[in-house]
Amino acid sequence: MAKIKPGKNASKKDVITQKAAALFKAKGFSSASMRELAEAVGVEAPSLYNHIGSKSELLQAICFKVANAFTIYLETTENTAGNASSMLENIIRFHIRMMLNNFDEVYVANHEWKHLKEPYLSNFLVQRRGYEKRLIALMESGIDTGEFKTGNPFVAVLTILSAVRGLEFWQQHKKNISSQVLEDDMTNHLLHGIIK
Amino acid sequence: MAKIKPGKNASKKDVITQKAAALFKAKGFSSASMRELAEAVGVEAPSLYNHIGSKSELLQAICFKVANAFTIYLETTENTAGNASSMLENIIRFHIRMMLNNFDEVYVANHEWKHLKEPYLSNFLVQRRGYEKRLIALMESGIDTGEFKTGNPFVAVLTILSAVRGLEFWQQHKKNISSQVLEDDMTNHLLHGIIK
DNA sequence: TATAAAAACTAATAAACGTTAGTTTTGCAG
DNA sequence: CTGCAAAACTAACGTTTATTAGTTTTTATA
Repeated sequence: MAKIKPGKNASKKDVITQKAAALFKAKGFSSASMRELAEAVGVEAPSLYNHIGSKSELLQAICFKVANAFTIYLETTENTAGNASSMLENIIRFHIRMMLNNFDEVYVANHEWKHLKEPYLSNFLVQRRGYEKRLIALMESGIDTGEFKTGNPFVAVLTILSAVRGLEFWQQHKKNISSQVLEDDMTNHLLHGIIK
Repeated sequence: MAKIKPGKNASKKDVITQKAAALFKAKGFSSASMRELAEAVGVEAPSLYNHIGSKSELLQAICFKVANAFTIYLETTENTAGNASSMLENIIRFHIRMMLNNFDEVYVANHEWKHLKEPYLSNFLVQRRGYEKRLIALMESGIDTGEFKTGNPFVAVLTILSAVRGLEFWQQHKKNISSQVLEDDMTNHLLHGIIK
């Protein structure tokens, strides 16, 4: 019978992982079955195990791919010159673009991480907590230099991260707003507020 | 054997629903089993069915209780005098307090609604979409009166709703920040921005 | 074209699931 | 104390699940 399409650059494992992200997003990790995933890939369920180790392994791959992308960008940003305002703006815009360009995987990392098994669950949470702490430090430095208003830096980080995460509700309105308008409006709202 | 504690004002069905909200939040609707719920209630699984109709029915009760609370508050706000700014602030603060005071149920309504069965799923989405539209109308009226900056009103609503939703990440930091500080800081950030 | 590895297939297993049936126990009204 | 309804129990059902075993087909190499 026909094999899974080898693709140009993507291995069969990559194809499966990508289809898994779409399926986990649509139905949730627990509700998504390997039989459904196999159907999406165009194969019988047991054939998947020629390429992957387990269902959990797929979730791990998705979650850490996303987490690592954010961590690497933050490290890069920290190592480049610039004031806190521009760094924060860059990070906000990166979050927005990640959300728009890697929607399935980011959604799954945001919503289904709790189904990770140990020790991956703990590792994921540690990495996430570290990311938050570095963002909080950035907020604090901006407050110290007088760029940002005083206030609890944790609340500010929470507000920004959560607002960007909410872009997942936006996909059904894609036709009405361009990505650029969305990115600009949301960044502006978070940095400068809505009231004149 | 001992019956479920009748409670003062809560029926046994209410007790089960409340425990279900906590369990669905912790493990997700699909991963949570009726046997686990029964254990949390202090009973064997089949005994639950003397009080409830099905697992799905529990999710329906939780989701629509939350949706109705938000809808009713919005209607009340719309029917009271006030400019768009104060109305928006009231709504933001109500969202924040709902998140803090009814965390389990709000979390479940936000995360597990996709496991509702028809026709409840469609009804829930229609109600949610209607709520969004009324908030967008409020934003537009504020832009018209010059209270709010120009910009896409949908993006503004999205930003605000999502930021407030993110309070679910806050519970692990409860000790460090008071509810009032959190509510004030977040409301202020969303209305006036973070940059001086 | 022959051969070996890769990857598909069918069949099956053990576990967990929501739920039903049937029975026993509990708690209250008379 | 008796009797009845409410609510607990045990046992079991039919499904669905992820995964393994064993076999056949496909693909690539030589």
